[in-house]
This record gives sequence, structure tokens and C-alpha cells, in this order.
Amino acid sequence: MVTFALVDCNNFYASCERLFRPHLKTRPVVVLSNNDGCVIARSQEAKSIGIAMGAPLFKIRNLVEEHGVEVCSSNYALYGDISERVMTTLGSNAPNHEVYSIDECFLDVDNLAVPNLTEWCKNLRHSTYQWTGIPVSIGVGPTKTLAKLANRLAKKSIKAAGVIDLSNHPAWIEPALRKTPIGDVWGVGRRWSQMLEERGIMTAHDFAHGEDGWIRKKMGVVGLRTVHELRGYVCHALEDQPQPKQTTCCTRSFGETVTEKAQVHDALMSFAERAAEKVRAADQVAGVVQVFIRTDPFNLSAAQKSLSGSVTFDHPTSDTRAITGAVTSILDRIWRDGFAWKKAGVMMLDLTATGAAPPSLFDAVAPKNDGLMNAMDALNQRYGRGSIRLGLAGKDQEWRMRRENLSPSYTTKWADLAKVVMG
DNA sequence: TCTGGGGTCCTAGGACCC
DNA sequence: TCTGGGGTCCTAGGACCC
Repeated sequence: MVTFALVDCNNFYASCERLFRPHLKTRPVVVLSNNDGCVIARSQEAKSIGIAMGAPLFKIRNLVEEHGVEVCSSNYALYGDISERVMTTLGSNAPNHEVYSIDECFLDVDNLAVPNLTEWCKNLRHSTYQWTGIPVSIGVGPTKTLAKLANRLAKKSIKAAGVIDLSNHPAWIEPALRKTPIGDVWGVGRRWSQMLEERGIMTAHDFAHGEDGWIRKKMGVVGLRTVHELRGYVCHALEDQPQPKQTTCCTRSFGETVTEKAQVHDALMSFAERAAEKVRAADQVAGVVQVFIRTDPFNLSAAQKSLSGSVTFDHPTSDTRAITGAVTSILDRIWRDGFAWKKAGVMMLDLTATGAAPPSLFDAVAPKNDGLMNAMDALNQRYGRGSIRLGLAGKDQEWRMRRENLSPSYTTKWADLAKVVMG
């Protein structure tokens, strides 16, 4: 018997932006994607005035003007740091937990030996807000999928005061399922909810009473697992040991399209450098590096092209020099003149733990780590990313992204620390 | 004018093997 | 004229998540 609690930060990025700027507390706030492209987070007020998730900024300009919406570029350094504080708080209350995403955490609440779980959740909610300034909602259920569903209802219901505990009230499960539109079920995305609705399956309750054979055929084992979880059978266990990544990448849309190969190369060098850093930070090496470039799919009048290529290393590596060399050779191989490139990326595949990589079959002598990368990473860690780099990429090139409304790095840069003025 | 980035898992189909 | 059955491995693509 297991009971899951899902703690989810309310409007996380928007709440982070508000933390150090209290005057935003009562104003609608939205946070934009990279390049200030579209909305990826909204405060409650922003939701209420009808700003949709994913809406491009240029389409909501009038709403922004009309309601005095605060528009923020995304500041992942800030969100990551605040997330860590929230997770630490949750972990100190429930040792058996799984950090599921930057703003969500599953807790195993079975062995806490608390007399009243619902009350415990309310207290946790309160102390999390007190310690971090971030409001959270908590849903509790016998499976992760039901905990998710409870969490969503907790966010919607004013009466719930941020906590819904289905484990404490099994009789609530059926009405909860009836109240949940199929598209809001965890694991049912846009395509599947459309397919299910066409079949008359409109709610989580309909889905839970669906026919296994048909679901298996249409949605594979993934869909079947979701249905079973809605029925209360655990298919997704708590994964409290974080799994090593299998792939890692650095991809960006350019601020403006780029036609020159040198410019694309410049961007790719920068992405490769960052991707290599990530791989080293995870203490891994990559067996394959893959590169892609593509034109702007939204620009219907421009010629479309998507190119990609990859290199398999004889010896899996995380060395920026080996990786940028491979990326350069891939670009030389795939490059085509005459297109306006909008997005590019470098992907590191076949990741394995450093040292665990099997030796090459044909070469007994693996290249030695000369320490340069470690030294660079240490310096960049200490003095800020990009403090020291290989002479690979220029600065302030055309492809760089727009971030016109970036908030200060209140928690990760000394210079941006909030100041208290005594007066 | 202006539409993100970073992941996972599963499946179908082809190549290849005996 | 007849044209197997069973298996593995790999990849591309599609679904999902935040």
C-alpha cells in the first residue's frame, strides 16, 4: 500500500518573479520563453484576463497594455535556485520523495506516522510558503495519476485551501474523476484527448471505465497504465533515485534568421560548448554528437529545410575540443547555401558515466583527460558562466536570443542581491 | 515584424541472422 | 509452381511530460 502526495508550485515562474518584487503581487504577471517568444507561465490574474498558455507575445499585446501586465523574460538561474530551496524544504519533511520537475515533487507519505495526513499537508503548504515564499498546492492519492488529479482539483477549488486528500476520502475519487476533463488527465495530451473525445470519452471517469483491449490497441501500454492508475492500481512507482540522463542537448532559435555559414558555425560552437559542459557536470561522456539546423516553420513564404548529421566517437568523450571538432565536420558535411536558418542545436547522445564507458575495440589506448576541461569548468563555476572559453565563438552575434525584460539574478549574483535600505 | 527548450518512453518497420 | 518462422537490433517518428 502506497500513498502519493504531489506538491506543485502555483504558477511557479510567475511566483518566482514576484518574490523579490512585491509590487507585482497584485498585478498580472507573465513569463516568456526564450527569445521573448511566447507565454510559458502566468499568474492567476493573467489567466483570469484570458492570456492563454503558449500565446505568442505579439498576439496578446493589447491585453498586456489594457491590464498593465508585467512581462518577464525567463530567468532560469533564478527559477532553478528557488526550486532547490522548495525541494529542500519538502525533502526535510518527507525524506522519501521524487523531484519530478522544476516545480513538482512526489512524496511518499505512507511512513510518516502522522495522525492526520490532510492536516500534515496543510502544515507543509504553510511552512513551504513561510520558508521560501512560494505558494504550493498538494494532491494526495493512491497512485501518482490520482495524486496529480487531486492536485489539479486542489488548485481549482477555493474551499480546498490548496489541499485535496483522496486517500483520506475514497468516496471522493469517483466525483473527482467525473469532474476531470479527459485532457486534464496526466498522460493524456492533445492528440489522445481529441481521439478519446471523438469516441465519447469526455472525462477521467469515462476513461477509467474504458475497455482495456481497445485502449491497448489505440494508446499502447502507456495509455493502459494511465487507465489502471485512475482505477487505483500503481503502475508508476516513486523514483527517489534520480536516473542518469541518456541525452542532453543545447538548442536555440536565433533572434533573427541567419544565412551565413560562419554565423551558423559560430552559434553551433557556442551550443557545443554548453552541451559539453552539461555532460561534464553530470560526470558523463557522450558516444554520439548530433547537429541539426532548420529554417523557420512559421514563415510560410520562406523555403523550408531541415538538415542533420551525427558523428560517433571512437572513444566517448566530454571534451569540448573533440565535440566542437565533430560539430564542425558535421556542419561542413550537411551545409546548404540559400536558406534562412532559424534554429540549430547540438545533441549529445549515448551518454554513459565517465569511466564506465567500454574501451574501443580497435584501440587499446584511450585518450587521457588532460585536466583542461576541469580547470575551465572550475573557473566558470567560480566566476560565472562564460568567464573563460575556448576561442571558438564570437560575442554578440546576430543569432543571440532576445531577453528584453530580464529580472535580476537575485539569488545567484552578488551584484543583483536585493538591498535593504534602512531609513 | 513577432511562435521555447529539454527531456522520456514506446512502436513500427527494416535489416539481418539462423 | 511452390516461397517459413522466429528472433534481435537499430532507427525514425510519434506520443507524452514540464
